[in-house]
Amino acid sequence: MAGKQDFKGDVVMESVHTHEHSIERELECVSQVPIFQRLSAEQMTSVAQVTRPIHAEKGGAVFSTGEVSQTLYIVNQGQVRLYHLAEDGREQVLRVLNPGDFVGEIALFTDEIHASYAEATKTTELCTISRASLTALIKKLPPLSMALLGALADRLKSAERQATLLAIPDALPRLAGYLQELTGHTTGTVDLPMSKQDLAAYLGMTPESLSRKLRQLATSGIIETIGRRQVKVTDSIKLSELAPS
Amino acid sequence: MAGKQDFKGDVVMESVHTHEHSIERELECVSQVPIFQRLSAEQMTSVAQVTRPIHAEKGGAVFSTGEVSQTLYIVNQGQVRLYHLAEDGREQVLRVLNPGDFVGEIALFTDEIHASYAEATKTTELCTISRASLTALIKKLPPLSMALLGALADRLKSAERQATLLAIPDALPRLAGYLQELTGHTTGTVDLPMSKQDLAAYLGMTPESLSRKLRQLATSGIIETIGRRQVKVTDSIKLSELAPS
DNA sequence: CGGGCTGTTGACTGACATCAATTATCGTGG
DNA sequence: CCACGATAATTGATGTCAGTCAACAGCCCG
Repeated sequence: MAGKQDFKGDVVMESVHTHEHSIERELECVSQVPIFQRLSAEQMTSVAQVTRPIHAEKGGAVFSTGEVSQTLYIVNQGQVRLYHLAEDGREQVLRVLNPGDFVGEIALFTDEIHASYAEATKTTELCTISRASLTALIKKLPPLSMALLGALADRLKSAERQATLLAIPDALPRLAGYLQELTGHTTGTVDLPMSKQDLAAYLGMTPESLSRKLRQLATSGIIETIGRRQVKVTDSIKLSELAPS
Repeated sequence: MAGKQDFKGDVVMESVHTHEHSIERELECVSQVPIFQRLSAEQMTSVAQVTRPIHAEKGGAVFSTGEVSQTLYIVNQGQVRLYHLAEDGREQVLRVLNPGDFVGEIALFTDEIHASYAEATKTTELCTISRASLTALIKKLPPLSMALLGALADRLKSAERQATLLAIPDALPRLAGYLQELTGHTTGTVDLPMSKQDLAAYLGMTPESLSRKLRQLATSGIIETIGRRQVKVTDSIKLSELAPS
């Protein structure tokens, strides 16, 4: 966890600077992001004008706990890991941001301090939009607010799903439920979105338990673990029997 | 869990009916709801015109699993309990809706089937808005989309907080964290939003464990339990020492 | 090729679930 | 308004699953 990314310096120049050539990079960023996908070319341009791209190297911090943020961060390329630091030093992974995912939406509506760290797990490109700019955009572009609402609703759904999973006291159905969701209830190979120790924390168990439970599923002929970051579900029926509801 | 509320029959008449007198009840409903609070009188009226009030008696169902919904439900008075039914018959409480809270936002953006039951825990008044009406409203009223986004962001925040709590393996800090949040980090008496057995499920433990942990907190002089549904926090400092981060 | 980090495996322990029985509380009807 | 019954909540005894500590193996990196 290196020192936090020093991109603040540039922010001073703000969005007064609207020459065409300087917009190029921003436009690329905007056009990649699902939230903006439905917008017309000119609408995208107006989004791009208030967008600011930032870059984070692997292991670099995008932001840290305690920072007040009025900024929406959207991942363009790479991956960002959001986590808490418990007082015992353990890291609780909240979420992993892949391209198209975003964070900071809460800060956009209620002044609040980041309660988590955001760290790039690989070289990452992000777009940022300030609160003021976003509220202005929403007023101008109704389709944008629909897209944002849809994205938030999706996030909410998955957060509630995670909470439901975590409420299960036994580790095996908890893991089964997670895998089920990950594979979309069918057989096939999927990449794990994070390392196994992070996944263990995410699922509310220790790395040791996760390892044992994965082994248990493997010896039952339900899954196969391929390499370090892939799992192949071979028997989705048995998996769903282990999973809740 | 009685038979589901039969309000579908009336829905046929839709929002073509716009006589002033029929709007009265709808307006009362709309004006109570925080999401609409910031709107002007005339904006509220246009909301009220697409709103449909429904009523549920204590124990009555607002909706059930499997129903396809394109409707947003907003609680005006009373209380609604959202829960899953696990295959072992136990009820997992997802959330409790108090006046101003709403549910159904996911269905508004992605066609989807209710995965939960909604049951009134007391005599309850709700407003409903159909998907079509809401999308139309959002286009017309930017402040509404801001309010909705804000409300969704709040919900998201609390869902993520619940997930973080549930990831804690030990029952005591989990309970402490919950109580802390419930009381707003100060001392004082609070009503539990649900029965203790529901609360136990919500916190991912058994009723027995919850009872024991509450007793432990009580004998440590941190809380007092009053009656069946109230807890008084007497030492918020000790409580926060037990709670995480 | 070597070092460190990630992941695995094993033995042990403790906390929570489970099962069973008792007590408290609330709502209801007499 | 009180007594009763039903349900909720508590308490106790016991078993078990998962956490802890420790050592080892495997992969990726330099």
